[in-house]
Amino acid sequence: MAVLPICSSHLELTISVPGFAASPSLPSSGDQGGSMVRDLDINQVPVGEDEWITASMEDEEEAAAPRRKLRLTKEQSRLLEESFRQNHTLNPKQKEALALQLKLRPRQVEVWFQNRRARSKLKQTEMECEYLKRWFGSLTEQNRKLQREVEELRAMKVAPPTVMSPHSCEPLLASTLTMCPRCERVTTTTTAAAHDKGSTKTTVVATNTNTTTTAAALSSKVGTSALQSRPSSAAC
DNA sequence: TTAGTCAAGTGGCGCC
DNA sequence: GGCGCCACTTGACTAA
Repeated sequence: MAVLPICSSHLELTISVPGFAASPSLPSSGDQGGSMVRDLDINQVPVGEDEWITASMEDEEEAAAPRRKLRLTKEQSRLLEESFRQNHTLNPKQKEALALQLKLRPRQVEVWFQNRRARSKLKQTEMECEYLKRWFGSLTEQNRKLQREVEELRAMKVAPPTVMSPHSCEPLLASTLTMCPRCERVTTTTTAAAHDKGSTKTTVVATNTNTTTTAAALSSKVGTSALQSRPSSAAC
């Protein structure tokens, strides 16, 4: 088999040989004694310890040979990861240098970086998905709470509670529960007894089902509550 | 046997 | 038009 210069168009094949131990001698010596597995590129010819020259195959071999998978060594992976941490992309010079250092072809380094970027992106997407799931859960819970509150307020309309005036300690008039037709907010208005001169007016505003999610989402973002007391004079 | 991993192939797209 | 990148796919390999 002729030893040719590195060529990107040659067929790339590797063989994992169980029991093959790295040695300065030819790997095809077939050391079956140990349990070591070393990845061999059948296009590469060893010329010394950890020195491999890429070679081309005969045409008929190329056509018939099955595709073999290259397994990067731990050291190669470590160096590639280290390089990736520094920079997620490589310029041609960096690629060439790294390939030389790792005794790989530039194309293999390039492919590794492409796949590594894809893995990073996938991981990021998975994390974002998890975050959104949790957020959805929290919003659902807030929605449930607010709906309960709306139900309670509706119930108050049916059976108005007795509210004591903070001024006179006497019972106040019945509360009224109204729904604003424009913004569909439920409004409870408690009007003080006529004799209670400093008439107290309390308004509780709750959003309806449709707007709760958005309001809760926004409020959780900005750290405020969707359920708030506002002066009765504040129109919707 | 099967699901998961990963190097490598392929085609499309944008940039210069 | 060549190049680099990306999304998608393929196929070898491994571990459960």
